[in-house]
Amino acid sequence: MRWNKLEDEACSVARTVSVIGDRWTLLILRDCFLRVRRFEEFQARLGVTRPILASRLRKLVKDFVLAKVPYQERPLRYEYRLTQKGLDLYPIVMSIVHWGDVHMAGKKGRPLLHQHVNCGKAFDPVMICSACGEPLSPKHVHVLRGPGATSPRHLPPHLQAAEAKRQRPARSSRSQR
Amino acid sequence: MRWNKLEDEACSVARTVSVIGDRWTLLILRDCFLRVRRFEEFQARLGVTRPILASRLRKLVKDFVLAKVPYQERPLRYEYRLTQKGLDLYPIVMSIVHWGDVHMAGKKGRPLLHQHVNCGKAFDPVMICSACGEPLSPKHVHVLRGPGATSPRHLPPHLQAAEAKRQRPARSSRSQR
DNA sequence: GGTGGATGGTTTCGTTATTGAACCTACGCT
DNA sequence: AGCGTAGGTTCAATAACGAAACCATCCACC
Repeated sequence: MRWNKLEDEACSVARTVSVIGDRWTLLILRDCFLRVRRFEEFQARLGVTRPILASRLRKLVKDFVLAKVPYQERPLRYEYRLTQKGLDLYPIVMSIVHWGDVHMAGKKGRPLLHQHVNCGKAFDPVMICSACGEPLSPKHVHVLRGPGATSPRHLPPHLQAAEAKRQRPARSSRSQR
Repeated sequence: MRWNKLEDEACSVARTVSVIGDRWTLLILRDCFLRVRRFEEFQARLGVTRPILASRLRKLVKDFVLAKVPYQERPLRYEYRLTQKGLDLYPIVMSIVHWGDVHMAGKKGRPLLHQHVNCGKAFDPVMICSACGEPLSPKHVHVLRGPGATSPRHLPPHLQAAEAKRQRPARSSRSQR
């Protein structure tokens, strides 16, 4: 399956991955949140080749994650800034950082620490339920069919039997494709 | 830069990306959290080619994200199950799903809904500060040098000047490597 | 005792994507 | 005129991927 097919899948992971599911893109975004904005700076920090960097930045701009805004004229120069859509990627980047801190840190400890300006303390990110505020664990989450579900192929296995029934309440219909 | 160099970087994002920073790996993990466990099932659901699937599963096992456990003998067959290290990826997967739900959902809405078993309600994941419990926003987080920091190249730009001073408090020392 | 099915892969070969190095453009400075 | 800076593009060589076929075990049946 090709990259461009991914974004058409009825799956939020697949659609997100079609935008950021590339190692260089993730590293570019890390640097964006560290306030890196210019082509040369990305290139020096990441060690990525220039053609790849150019193509990834182009794609992120096309997907409205970054915006090219001029920071000088004559010669006209642009910098890359996170849009709101891009800023909303913060939980993804933070949870990636945190997993790396916990599971991949060397014996010297984590490379960076995060301090919450509001409370002044060093912290870890914690993911909670928006309804009750409890921390989330995979065992305590049920997955249900949403309004945007289409092909049963993307439903979780435990929902596929139910879906099969939905498709043929009267079995004469040709709607099962 | 090659894949295998990535995990040596003093950056938690780079190290995490060296494990999961591949589009197929992320989709495999999505399915793992939906309780998919067998080769054929991954292959049918993902539409990935068999060699790629085999190589990604092998790598996830090597990195202790998945474990191969036998579910029958004669013929001996294994299934792939998330380890604790793998289960800890849940916040990453959930934040990816949520970003897709918010920014990439079609006009029909999100494909899947999540229900929190503890409280019974449909919910969104929210990332908060472990110290004060407030939701996190990139603007309210300061990044500080951690004990595992090494090359200044990976420090955020605003820390590099400070780092340069650290390296030569008395400029006769040879400690600037 | 040969045939077929299920599961979990590997081989092979042609097409893309990535890498590394060099090159290009527009401007400003001296 | 010549050099430096910023932000790219072009090109040839190499690596990764995709599609299809093939292989290995075991079982069940005829």
